[in-house]
Amino acid sequence: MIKNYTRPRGRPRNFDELDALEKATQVFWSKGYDGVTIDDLVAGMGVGRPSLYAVFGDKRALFLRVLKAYGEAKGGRAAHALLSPQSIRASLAGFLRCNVELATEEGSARGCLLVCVAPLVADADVQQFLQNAATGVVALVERRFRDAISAGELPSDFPVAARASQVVDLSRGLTMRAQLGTPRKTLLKDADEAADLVLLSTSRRSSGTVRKGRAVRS
Amino acid sequence: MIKNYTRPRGRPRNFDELDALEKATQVFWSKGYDGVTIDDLVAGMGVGRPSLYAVFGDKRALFLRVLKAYGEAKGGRAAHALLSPQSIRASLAGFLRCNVELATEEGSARGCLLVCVAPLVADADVQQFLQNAATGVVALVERRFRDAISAGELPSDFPVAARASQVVDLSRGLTMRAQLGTPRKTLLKDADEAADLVLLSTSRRSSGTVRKGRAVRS
DNA sequence: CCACTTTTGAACTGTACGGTACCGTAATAG
DNA sequence: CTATTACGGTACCGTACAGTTCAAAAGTGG
Repeated sequence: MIKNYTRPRGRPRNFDELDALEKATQVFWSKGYDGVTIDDLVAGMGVGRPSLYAVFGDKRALFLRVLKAYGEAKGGRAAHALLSPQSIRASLAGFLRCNVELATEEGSARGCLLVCVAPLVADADVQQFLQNAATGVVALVERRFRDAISAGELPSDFPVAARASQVVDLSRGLTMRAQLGTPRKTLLKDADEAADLVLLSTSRRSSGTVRKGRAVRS
Repeated sequence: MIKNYTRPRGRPRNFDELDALEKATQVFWSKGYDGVTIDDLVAGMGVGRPSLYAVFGDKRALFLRVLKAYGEAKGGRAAHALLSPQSIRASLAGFLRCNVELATEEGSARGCLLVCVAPLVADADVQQFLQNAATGVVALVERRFRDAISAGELPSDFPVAARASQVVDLSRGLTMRAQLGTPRKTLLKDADEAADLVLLSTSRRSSGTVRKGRAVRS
């Protein structure tokens, strides 16, 4: 037997649905949402127009599927980088570097679909998805910080919530610079520096303190 | 006397050019670039269609004018907040809070034209403008840091360049969250915390296992 | 009041787009 | 081999859009 599964009747598709979805991602990613026409998608996905409508629905529905798949992929990589068993410094740097790498991939559009493209889509479902994704990422980073506190890597008074959202803000900034063309090498260095920054001690400030013990209080 | 200047011949315009430009800003800001039609602009600006083409050229030219005007306005506010004579902490917080306020203005679209809309415009001139604007802002923050070093507010080994780009990254993150609907109050608090963060001393770390500089063995 | 200049509003034109119907084709079931 | 089912490519339709044309309106100079 060639097949155990009852293969569906009729002529089989000659395109892979997930592959087409990935190609659609590239199209949206490089041209934005409003800038994309159905013909762009047809050309980029290698799927006939009627098939596109039959399988994926209209542009909005397709974009939502793309967004969901992309979000899961990126979220998975981010979670993997963040939660793998290593020091908090390495986890954070890995998380940020992972974002940079995704945003500066060769052969792919620069930036990030979730950061650079989706926020402009005037659609309630898209907005909701983005909000959920954002809170999810922040929660993930917070959790990593708490683990680090439990492990004694961070002081117990480490400002978990504030630093978590700062990490995500910095990540967004890195991604946007990637979109504007900042080279990967620079961004990777900046990712490391960002990881250093958010792990700085809260007990001392540069401001108001001067070397050699001379203090200038503000 | 109604006029000292020789009023130009012909039928006078019944719209103010700068006012129309500002209204155009709102239109682009709220709908994105590709999402905007000429009819949207005609309706939003209160200018007849032929007048729009005659005075501003096509959509691309209009957008470039809008971008330039917006950039100067925002850059001016940012520079004012940053360079007014106060402590480095207050300057930074003012700069970030200024961005937040601009991004959460009532009656205006959320976010920022330069951060949320313009990066998606596939136009070489727009991209160039954005790059110049970005490097300009970073340079401004760097300059403020150097002034603070001269004033003894910061140690002489303060990593000026790194922190400057981090400030801008954090600012972008705040702006993007504004676009997604995070309330102004939250963002203002986060702006203050961001200012605190970038002024933390580089000499000590929170991490108990990690010492100054690089790396824990990984 | 008349010639001249410039802007305005409405109507017009060609094109590009979204979405669908049609028909030939590829594969399976009996 | 025939019937059935589903896909793929083309052509099609109605709409929305960008950009222009044209006459009327609103001013100035004489």
